[in-house]
Amino acid sequence: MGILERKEREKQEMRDNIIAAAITMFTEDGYEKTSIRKIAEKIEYSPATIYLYYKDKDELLYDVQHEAFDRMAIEFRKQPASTDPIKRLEHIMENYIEFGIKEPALYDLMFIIRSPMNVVEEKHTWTNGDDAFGVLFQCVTECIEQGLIRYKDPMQASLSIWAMGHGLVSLDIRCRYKIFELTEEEKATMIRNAAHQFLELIKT
Amino acid sequence: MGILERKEREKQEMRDNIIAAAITMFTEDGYEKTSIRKIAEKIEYSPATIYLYYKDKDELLYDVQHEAFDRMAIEFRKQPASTDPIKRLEHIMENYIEFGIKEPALYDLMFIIRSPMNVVEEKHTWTNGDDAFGVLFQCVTECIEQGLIRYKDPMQASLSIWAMGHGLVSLDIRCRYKIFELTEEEKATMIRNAAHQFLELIKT
DNA sequence: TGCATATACTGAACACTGTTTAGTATGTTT
DNA sequence: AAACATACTAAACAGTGTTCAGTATATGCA
Repeated sequence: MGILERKEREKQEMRDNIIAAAITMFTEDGYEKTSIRKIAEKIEYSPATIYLYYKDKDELLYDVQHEAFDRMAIEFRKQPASTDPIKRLEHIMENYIEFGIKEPALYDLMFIIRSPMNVVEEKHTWTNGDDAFGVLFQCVTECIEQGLIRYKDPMQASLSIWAMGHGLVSLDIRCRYKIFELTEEEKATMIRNAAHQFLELIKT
Repeated sequence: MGILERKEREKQEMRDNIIAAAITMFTEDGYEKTSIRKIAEKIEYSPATIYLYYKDKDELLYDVQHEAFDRMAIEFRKQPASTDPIKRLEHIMENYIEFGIKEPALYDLMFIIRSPMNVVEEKHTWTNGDDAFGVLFQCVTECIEQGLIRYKDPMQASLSIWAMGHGLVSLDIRCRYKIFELTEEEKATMIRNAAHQFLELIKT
């Protein structure tokens, strides 16, 4: 029955085709400004075809987010994992911040944009980004066990660390630092320093 | 020349009329889902009329943001200002978090939504929220002067405190805590605790 | 092989969106 | 009363997400 498998494969190829076009255009022009019609034009199909593979634009966003998380994971793996949990925590923070600064459009899609709730409701759980938080949580847990940071509750600590990273990056992406007149590079340095300083302060 | 003043007053009344309708509908249905046509219908004018008072939807958003900042300021003033800067800092953080939890739609408009850049470029500076940050900065400066917190640079400290507050609130508003299955109240408590704990950790 | 059926795709439409423009009343000035 | 300015709107333009009837091709069966 290789014919069914081929069809399934072709279906997935088409989906990948759509995702590839979508993620490029989403990152270049943003989610709102990228229309289904433009995506369709790029992959040289009619707009209606996309609706044979995705029931709406939100469901497509969900898959694009998944792809974005994969790309972030690739970026993260470039740094070798240390055995020292505090070093690992520093790497996680640095990587996260660096990803946000280098890929603001992807970061936006993953963490700032209104999440595709209807899809999430359907799939019941929102796995996108679950793993990433799991890695942080694991690392923080080890830090606490070894008494390396001043937090006691690993959940509160992980959450706070994530919130600090996200706060610094997302305020920049959404241009809330406009008040201080800084160049892009100065802003990036400021963010990196603030993140680094935060980790210094929570160390025992 | 009272007639010109009356016209100017009427013009402002119309603007206020539009802002009032817009802020209600933005907070109820969100910015994207609120169309100029619907706002026009609510104030019982034609859609084109709105364009006599605002050159585009972004310019309207800018004024609505201003109104939202005013409402936040009112909320903040309910708490009496303490002479102890550390107490004041705690109040600022609590108020900020509380505002985000109680008025997520307003918070979204002010801090998460893509800011109306074209308008900002025109007015050259983005005054919305400038005062608010100024208050925080002043307070943090006093804390540092009196050696009450472990930060040295008031700018870095203010920024970090703001980022922590914003990170905690905005991740919640954009449903990124979906991974942990918590009730709204449990999430709110978690956020409040994390913010409080952060301030404890930066105290000397 | 020929025919019925399932699959993949599309053109055209629907109901919306932000925005512009030409035209019409109304109010003000001379 | 005539000339002008102001306030407003109907209608249109170009775009959006989405649906649906119809077509053309590929598949399964006789």
